[in-house]
Amino acid sequence: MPIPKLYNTLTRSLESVVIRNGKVGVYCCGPTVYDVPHAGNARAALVPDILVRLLRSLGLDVTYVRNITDVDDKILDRARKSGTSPLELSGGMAKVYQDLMAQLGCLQPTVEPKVSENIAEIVALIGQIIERGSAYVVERSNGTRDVYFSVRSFSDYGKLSRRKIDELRVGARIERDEEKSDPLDFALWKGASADEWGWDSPWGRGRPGWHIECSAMSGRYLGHGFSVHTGGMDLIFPHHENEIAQSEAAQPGSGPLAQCWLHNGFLNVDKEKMSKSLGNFVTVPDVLKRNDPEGFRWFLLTAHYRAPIQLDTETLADGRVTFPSIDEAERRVDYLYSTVERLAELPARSSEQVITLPKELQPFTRSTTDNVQAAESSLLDDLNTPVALAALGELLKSANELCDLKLKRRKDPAFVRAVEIPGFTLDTAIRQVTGWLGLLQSSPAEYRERTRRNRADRRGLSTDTIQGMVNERETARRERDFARADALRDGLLNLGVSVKDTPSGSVWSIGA
RNA sequence: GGCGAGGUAGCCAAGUGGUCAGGCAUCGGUUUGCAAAACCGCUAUACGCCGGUUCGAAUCCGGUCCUCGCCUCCA
Repeated sequence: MPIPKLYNTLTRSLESVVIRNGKVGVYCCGPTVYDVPHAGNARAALVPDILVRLLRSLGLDVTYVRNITDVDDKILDRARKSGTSPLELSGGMAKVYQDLMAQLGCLQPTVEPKVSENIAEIVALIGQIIERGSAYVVERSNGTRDVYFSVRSFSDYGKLSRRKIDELRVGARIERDEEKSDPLDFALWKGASADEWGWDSPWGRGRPGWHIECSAMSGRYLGHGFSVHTGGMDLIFPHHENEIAQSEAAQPGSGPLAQCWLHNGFLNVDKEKMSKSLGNFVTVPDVLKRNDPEGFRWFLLTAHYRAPIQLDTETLADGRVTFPSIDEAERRVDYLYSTVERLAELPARSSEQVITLPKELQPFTRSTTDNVQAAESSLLDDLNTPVALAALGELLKSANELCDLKLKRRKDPAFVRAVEIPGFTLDTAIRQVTGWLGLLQSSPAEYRERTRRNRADRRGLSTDTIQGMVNERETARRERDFARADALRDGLLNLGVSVKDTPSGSVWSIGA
């Protein structure tokens, strides 16, 4: 069985995924749910999704954990401002996140743990770290107690981000906190007074610190030393560095927290990192207002996961913002669905038939196999989705070529029947590759309905009106009144609607 | 200052020590009532800059310029 190779941030090299008894654990650092997810959150969810699909297609038993951080100071602040309770806010945002990721075709994780439901595990882990001498309790002036992790007690600190403890003190802005014994130490537990949001613990009421939840939840659901831990590049330091310190300090001698650390690059908007202050912040709902979710997915797959991906925006005359590169990706998804639909029109395969393929059809089998292999080996090689998409493109081209060939030779019944053989092979191949990529998750009819409706809405058109004009044009064509038919078509084209005349009638579509 | 990513044809984007990435756009063709879609073909002497290694480098080495990110919450 081929084993996927991934770039491990910890060793800065390509390594085979570590499998234990046919099992693989994948932990994805999910979002802190204080707001709707942004475009970058989508990318971070998509990367492990591709990995999990690939691993499962190899027959491996994958436990996929994607956490929801629903306890955090940002959530508390937002809740205060909007007059709701923190868990009400984060619960709602978590649902939004889950719904949007599902729309983007991301697999449902095996487990989607929340911090608020893992407080006992977090408290137990903190206790273990204290016992090992790597954390200490500090009493604050208001009577509450914090627990801090002692960075200097963990000799491997900095191994993931390649930072040296002593260099961290220079230049960096480390908040002075008189209660910590070392400015580098970070909170495992933050004390809270009786009227504040919190849970009881051996150190009094409080809330978990930022990093401890991932250590507790990955430990609970995957155990120590699981296969792959994923997240955005910006989590390398301090989040993942601290996770490693906590988990490994809690269980000295039990090896690394995770075998492989996989980090995805940023999604930049107009060449810069998204940030609210720059005003280039793009949320997933912003994208889906304008593009089909599968188009967005295709777009995210056009760049290698570790490379930054550029999301360019264009502001229309009416002030609306569009994403030209996602539009382009969406046109490729149109092509995917229209090709699959065409392929379905080929003669149905009858299994008992044994036909010697005509010479013209022979190359199809070979190139189909080659392209499936190209797609698979590129994904096995550090999830190279752009190359896999190129291979998929070749398959789609072959499928159209085959359909064109059948059309050209339609008077030759033996040939038409023979077409079913490569047609079936191609259909299977396309489904296999799109399965790895999480594309083609609807039927062509569903996709057409969905995009027609959404694109019509976006342009302020009604599908009934369009259908009416198309019908009118068909009547004109039947009467061979081409001047009128063309005028109607031009009118539709001005609305952004293109009409395709086929033997079975006119089909219309709205451009992405 | 420390750590890191990247600079590839008009644009997006892979890859690699020695005939092809791929997509978009453009142009020509097949097809069509004309189109659209689809397919075929053409196109750019592509690899930031300067040196070096080599029979041969965009690919390896040295230097250099530029862009971006992390080091503080961030996917």
